Amino acid sequence: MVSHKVLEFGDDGYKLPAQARAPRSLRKRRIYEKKLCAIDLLATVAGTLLLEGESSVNAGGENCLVVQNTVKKELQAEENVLSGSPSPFDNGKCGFSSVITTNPNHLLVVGDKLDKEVVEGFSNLGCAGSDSCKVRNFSKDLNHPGVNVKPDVVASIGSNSSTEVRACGSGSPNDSRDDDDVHLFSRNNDNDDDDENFSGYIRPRLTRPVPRIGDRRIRKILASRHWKGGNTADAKPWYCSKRSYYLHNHQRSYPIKKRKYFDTISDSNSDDYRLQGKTHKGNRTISSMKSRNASFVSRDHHVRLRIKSFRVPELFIEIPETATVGSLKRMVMEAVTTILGDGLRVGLMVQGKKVRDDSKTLLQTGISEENTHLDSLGFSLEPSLGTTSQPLLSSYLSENACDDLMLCRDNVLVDPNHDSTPSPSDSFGKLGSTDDSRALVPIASSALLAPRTPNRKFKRTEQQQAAHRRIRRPFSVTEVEALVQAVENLGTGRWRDVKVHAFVDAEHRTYVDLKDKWKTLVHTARISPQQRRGEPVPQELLDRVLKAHAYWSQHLMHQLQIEPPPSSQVEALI
DNA sequence: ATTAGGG
DNA sequence: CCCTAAT
Repeated sequence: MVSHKVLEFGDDGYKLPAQARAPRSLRKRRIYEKKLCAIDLLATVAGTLLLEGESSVNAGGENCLVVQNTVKKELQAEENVLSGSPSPFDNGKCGFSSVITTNPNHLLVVGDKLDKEVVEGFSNLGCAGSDSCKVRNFSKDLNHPGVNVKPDVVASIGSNSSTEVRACGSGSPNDSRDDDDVHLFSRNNDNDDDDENFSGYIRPRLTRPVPRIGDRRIRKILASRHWKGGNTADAKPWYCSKRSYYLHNHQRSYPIKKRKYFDTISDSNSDDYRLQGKTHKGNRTISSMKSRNASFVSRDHHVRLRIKSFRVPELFIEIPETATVGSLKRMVMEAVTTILGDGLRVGLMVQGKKVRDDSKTLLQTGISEENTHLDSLGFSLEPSLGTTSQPLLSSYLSENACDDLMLCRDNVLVDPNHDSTPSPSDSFGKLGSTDDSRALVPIASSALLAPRTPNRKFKRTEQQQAAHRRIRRPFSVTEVEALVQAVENLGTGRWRDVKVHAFVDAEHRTYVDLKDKWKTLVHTARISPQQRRGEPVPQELLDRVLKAHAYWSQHLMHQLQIEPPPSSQVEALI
């Protein structure tokens, strides 16, 4: 029997949520498990992604995807101080940085740790020595099917519409960032809400060599094939059409089987995330990439975000020991491609929790200028399911969000084909069927300038709590009526049904809300009217609450055996 | 994803 | 409303 190796690609030190962890038995089963440092597959795949459907994009603009996996040391320190929260992704030991843009003229890929391979790449690009490489040297050769790399660049698109790609240097004390900066300057007018295009310039600021590359390492480099000619030494405009902010579900170009991938964030029941050998159970969306270190600063109600990286957190591969390195590489490639094959969507995590409600405003989600602790803000690239493409960044299409936060216009922009205030659902449908929509992950901002309150504990501050909390929406009498009616008929243990039957259109009322409301209703009904607050609920309704509650409490046991009670019973009882 | 219950 | 544990 051929032994297999199960390779696990992930972040050292990252502990999976208990739920998401593989059962001990399974882990034990692995014949051979090796943990590798972060992979920079993403860059490669992203490049592939961008290739696909490229023709449909450049009509009015160009997309860019920023991918970076680098954790700048100083930022790490800051973040640690900031929240004290465990930052499982911040092991700082590995990672890569990359900046990808479909704009063929400009800077593409950046790695922060370079190895021999990369250095050679530099040389091939005309950089005799790493120490003498200039950004524009790379840019100039972007038309070559080679790799373009420059150390540690941070691309940022701030809400102030200035976009920059910054070379961060090697981190050595002698590195002067300013000297290495390459800036993308957006011409976007902050006050121009109707500006359709996100435009900017890329302008290498440095005229002196980039800092030492030293012994940085990067295991892989993104090889992009679609870079055309261009010289970024000179400022050139680039445009990101608003309409291109969506990733269309494109055709798969790799005939590989779909397999289950591990989601270190939310996939709680995956006990089979190998690439081989077993069928997957469930095909839920799996977060394949996790962004790290999204941080932000704000001013004037603008939220400035910087996504420092998208990362493939973990990837499990089982492969025979006799397999070739090449086959392993292909397998990894397949894995990543598969993840991305069905299109991407962006996942958002705030305070370690996924934010699924796209209708929430940033403020409600806790992404506000008030909240300066967004170190736990995370973006992830997730495969969208099936043929239904999910709009990226759909939350930004929420009318409220766009009204309230300039970020929408500055950074994300609204689909120009849309009317002023498109409804989320509206956008959904259209975007899902629009072929020329492409993805763009606009990111980032300048430095971490936000004031920091000492928040050493993982626990959120009240401010954060408040920001994260949904807005309070007292139940109207009408709603109470509907709720009471539904509970009378369905009982008290079927809140999902209650929701479906009586609150289908009340998007903001979750079944948990209904359950909670019933709880308070029962309480309200029991206390004296003087103690009640808020809009008074008709006593008649409260009486019905009490009766229904009593009934269903009494029949709770039977509920398990007997099916939904004849509504007549309840009616009679009432 | 739902349910139940405490905060 | 939020958060969690348990389904």
